Amino acid sequence: MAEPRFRRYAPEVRAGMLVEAGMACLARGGIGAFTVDNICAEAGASRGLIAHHFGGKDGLLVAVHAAAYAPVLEGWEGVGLPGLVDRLFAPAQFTEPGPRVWLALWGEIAVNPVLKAEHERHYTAYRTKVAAVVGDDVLAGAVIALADGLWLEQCLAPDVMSPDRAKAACRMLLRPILGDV
Amino acid sequence: MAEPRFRRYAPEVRAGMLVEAGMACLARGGIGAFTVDNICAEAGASRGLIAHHFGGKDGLLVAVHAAAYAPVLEGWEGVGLPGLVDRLFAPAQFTEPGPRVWLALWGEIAVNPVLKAEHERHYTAYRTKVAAVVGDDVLAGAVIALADGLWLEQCLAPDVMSPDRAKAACRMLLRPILGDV
DNA sequence: CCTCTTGCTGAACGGTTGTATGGTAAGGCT
DNA sequence: AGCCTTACCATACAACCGTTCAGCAAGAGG
Repeated sequence: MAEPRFRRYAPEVRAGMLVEAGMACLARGGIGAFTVDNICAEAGASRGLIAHHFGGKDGLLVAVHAAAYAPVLEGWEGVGLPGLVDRLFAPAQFTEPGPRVWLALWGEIAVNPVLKAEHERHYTAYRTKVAAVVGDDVLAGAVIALADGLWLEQCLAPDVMSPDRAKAACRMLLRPILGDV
Repeated sequence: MAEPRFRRYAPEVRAGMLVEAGMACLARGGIGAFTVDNICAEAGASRGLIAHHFGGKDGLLVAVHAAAYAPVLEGWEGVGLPGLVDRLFAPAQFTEPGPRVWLALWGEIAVNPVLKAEHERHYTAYRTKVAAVVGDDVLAGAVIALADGLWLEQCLAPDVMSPDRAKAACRMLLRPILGDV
């Protein structure tokens, strides 16, 4: 047989493939589509692999959460007040499937203790980065809340809220306090 | 037997009991806990009742969504700019289990077509009410986004964001545009 | 070409899911 | 008190869930 039945990958490569497949399922069908069957079919692997690499489905979910947070935390070097809004709504996190994945994750974070602890850790780091730009911690919380809420509206009613309108709305509220951002 | 094995209720009464039980399950364990078994146990009824009254689990979910929206849409008579923030963060919608239920619902709305259509209908009505107060539709979208984002933070990191801090953050951003609200 | 490590498969398992359905009894009405 | 409507129960069912595990085979090293 010239064609091998399956390929072997380095563990971290295969783990990455499973994480990506998990995000795709999450974006397509929410947490209800985040099943071992779906994910392994999406990744083109057999059902045992998730347990093998992540110990179980919950382990993969934590890894997916971390992967979803990565683009949110990256690329803050050199960002000042001008450029803040562009950074908040950077394509990497504001275009699909990013927001869809977050929508599904939020519903689980509130309910899954492990995920919740992991989230608070990342969120604090995120908030620190934003606070460094706007100069105030409470204001940073408000800015993040505004951005998240605009993500939300875009997901739930895309006809009403586009990325451009979201940026405009964000600037409308922030300009009186922060100037041109 | 003096004690009857079960009680009979008027259909709309029993439907209300099931909706309430569904919201409790949603708040406690997210969409993963929204199962026929859980809900009927919570309501003290047998497993067949949901199909009997709502045609199926999806029917109940739509009813729960409508019930969750009710307190958001009520009580806007006579609300002007002063009082807007108090109305946005009224206890009926900002204290548990309200936000927890919404967190779970948001993840499904994006994915369930029936729920999505229903949501857009209610959301438009909500936005209209807010726009009537703030006088501008785009601004209304931004205000709702801000309020939703603050709900979110309070659910995900309650230690960091309390109802009072949420109100303060909201006023901080709105005062320069709307005055004292 | 052989060997050895190990990434991976795939079937089997017990438990849970939502729905369908035939039978039961609650409680209003006469 | 008896009847009759119908709200309700409780089981059965097939589909699907996540985990386990014994063994296969891919492919690097020799």
